[in-house]
Amino acid sequence: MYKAGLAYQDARMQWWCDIDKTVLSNEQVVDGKCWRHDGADDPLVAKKEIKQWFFKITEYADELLEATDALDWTDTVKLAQKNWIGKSQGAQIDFVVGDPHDTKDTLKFTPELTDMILRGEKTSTVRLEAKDLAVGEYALLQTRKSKDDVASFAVAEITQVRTMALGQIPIDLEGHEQYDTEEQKLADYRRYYGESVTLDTEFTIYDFELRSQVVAAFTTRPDTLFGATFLVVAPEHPQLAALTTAEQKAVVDAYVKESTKKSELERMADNKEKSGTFTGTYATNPATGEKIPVWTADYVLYGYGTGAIMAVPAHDERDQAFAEKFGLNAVPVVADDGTLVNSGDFDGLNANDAREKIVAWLEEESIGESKTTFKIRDWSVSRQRYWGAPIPVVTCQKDGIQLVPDEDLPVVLPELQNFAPSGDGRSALATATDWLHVSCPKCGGPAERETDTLDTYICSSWYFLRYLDPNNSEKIFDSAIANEWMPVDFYNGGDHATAHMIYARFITRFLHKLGLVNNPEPFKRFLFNGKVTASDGSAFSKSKGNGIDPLEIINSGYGADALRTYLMFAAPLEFSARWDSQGVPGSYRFLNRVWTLVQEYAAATQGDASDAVLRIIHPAIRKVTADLEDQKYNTAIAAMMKATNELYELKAKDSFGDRANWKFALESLVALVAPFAPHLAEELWHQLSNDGTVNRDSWPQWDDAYLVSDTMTVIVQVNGKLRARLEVATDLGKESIEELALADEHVQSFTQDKQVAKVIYVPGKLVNIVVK
RNA sequence: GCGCGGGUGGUGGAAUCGGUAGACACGAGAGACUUAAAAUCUCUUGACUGAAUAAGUCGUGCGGGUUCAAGUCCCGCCCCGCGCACCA
Repeated sequence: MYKAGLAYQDARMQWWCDIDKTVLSNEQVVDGKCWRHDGADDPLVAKKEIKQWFFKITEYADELLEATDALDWTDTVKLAQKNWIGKSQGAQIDFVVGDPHDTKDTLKFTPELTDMILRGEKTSTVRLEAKDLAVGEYALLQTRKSKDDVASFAVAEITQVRTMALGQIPIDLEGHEQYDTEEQKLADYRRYYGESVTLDTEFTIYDFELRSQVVAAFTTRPDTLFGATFLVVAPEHPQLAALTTAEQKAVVDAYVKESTKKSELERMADNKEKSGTFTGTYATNPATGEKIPVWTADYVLYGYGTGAIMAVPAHDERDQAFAEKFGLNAVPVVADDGTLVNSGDFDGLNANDAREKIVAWLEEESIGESKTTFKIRDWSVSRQRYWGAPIPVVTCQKDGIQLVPDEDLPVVLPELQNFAPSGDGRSALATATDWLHVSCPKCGGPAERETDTLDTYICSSWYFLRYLDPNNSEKIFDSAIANEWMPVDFYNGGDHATAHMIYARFITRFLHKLGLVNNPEPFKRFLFNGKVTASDGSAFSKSKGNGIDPLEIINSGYGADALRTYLMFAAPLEFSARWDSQGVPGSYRFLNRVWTLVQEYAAATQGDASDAVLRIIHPAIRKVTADLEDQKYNTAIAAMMKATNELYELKAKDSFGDRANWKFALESLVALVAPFAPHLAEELWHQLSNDGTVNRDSWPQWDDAYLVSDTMTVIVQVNGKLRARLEVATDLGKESIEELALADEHVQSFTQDKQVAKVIYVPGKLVNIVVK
């Protein structure tokens, strides 16, 4: 992952569990508490800024989303995944704060450098490629979070343009990265511009001064641009301080402090009541030229889009609530018929056309562009736990992050007496000093192992591949073996409609790109099964103490077979089932009856030949086989129960007379029961003098010949109401059946004195006589 | 708020295409066996009228509609569960 550029470290605000002393991912926070400590007495989690490892799942967001539709999964899970990925199409629009300037070109910076510029620590930039900029001209400054994620943040005036060989650029150039040696400087520049760079390569240095701020706002409704009457930036937005006037500074600082202190849960809880503060500055709506105030408010989330929005109170509920509360303007720009008004040249266009035209205009004017954003964030994979897969990385004081060389893999966790966190925010691994201190694989100097371990979701993202080749000591798994088995035909999960199921898809896709597996998707079919709840419908929980211990049921004499059979019989697999203490005794009774049949069969003696038993078992085989394929376990078991009841009735009559047919029937019944009651089935399978195991090659075949019978029941309706049943030969024709129906005594009591308007015959099912 | 499921006996739940509503099980009732109980076996069990295991009427959240026929299809409501949730 690291080599592919998909693993990186970053200091971010993270959920922190104070009990386990570890960070948590968003999805491990349940109702404001740690997923492992969600009892009534457990504390709420809070956010902490910690340097963490991340996997760049966002890079796969689009392809994961696009592949979702084709999955043979239930729609609810597919939808949950789509929501989680949360793709939105719209536009990113630059709003100039302060005086507008005609910009000639753009200069791009990494987020760290952007912060330095905003703080005034950096006022120059070094470029290999010459920009079309001269002294006195203006440049648009942009933050480049990734190749595709670029946002404007300021307009600067060029104050000086110089060219210089790399070797001549002073090492302490203002605000620039500090290098100890020329070699370090060269190495860094090569990393950025390529190996062809030497100390003689000419670079251009642009010195600049900030003139205006630019706030980039993301919107899905560029068609409403003319109705944008104010801007809102998130309290965490890095430009906020630079946007705030001296008079407003105290108020804004107080607001920021208050809202960042609020937990996310609290923010959500009072999400109806909007709060916010004016920054004191005004931006220009590029469409109308109007000055619009810039506010900060925590209803705008920093983590989504650009962390800033253009507010259109006339067409957005949240903006409307905010505008009403703080007395801000609203300008309607879309009429009830869906066409634009108050929108200059775009008046009269329908909103969809206007959307495209306005984005085209923005792009032409270089003040905005079409843009797609996702809700999914990069996956935080660091955990400050001892238990977990080690991260095979060492940090060298000189060379920084270095991968543990392949020959030293796997990294084995040290043996410890005490697994409690080290206390300095790191895991217990930090206390294993012998293990911790290693030499740098690159320079041999002092280095430390990574003390974070990986989120357990990492292991569950590929275990299904390793299970196919578990003893391979050379590599992760053998691709030939994996390709033979993968993808998993049927995956049944009880939770994790999003988390595990998205992570596993992501990692499998990554392994697919490396060429290790042919199929990019891990699970062909997936079913999200229901849970067993307490008898009052509430979830089992440790704190409530309302759980049922399966071992207690098993050991009380019912056994695992009866428990399993009950769980599968209680409700369809995807439903949640309320625990019913009478349920296991019920399925135990059924299994006992199967057992009794086999015992009584063994004790019985030869009698008359008859195929009656086959007419019971063959339909059952067909029904159970079909239901199992559809994961309809509850009705499959019902069919077995029904067949068992019928066999009871039959044996009372024929005393297991036809030995061969009864043997087939009982063997079949045992095989059908085996998936649910494997222990019982295995024992009975052997009692019926079979070798091997019932769990292999024993599945019975049904014979269509025993599904049909000589007679059938045809019901007779008069005006849609059931009036009689006819037991007729299966091959009897339409006319004869209709005749019989009309001749039926009871039917005639409803048809006499009336006129028969119509007779409808549904073959093999019913006759409906319509009378007037 | 948005999205997705769902509403059927005392209970969990059955019911390919619109075609016998309530399979199967639990619970309940009755009987057989037993000194007795448990276990087991057999029968009954949607509601109402009825002596009836004769027959009829009603009945799948509510109100309408389509159809020879609606749990199933259409329109309008009500309720419940789950997921997401200030995502611009």
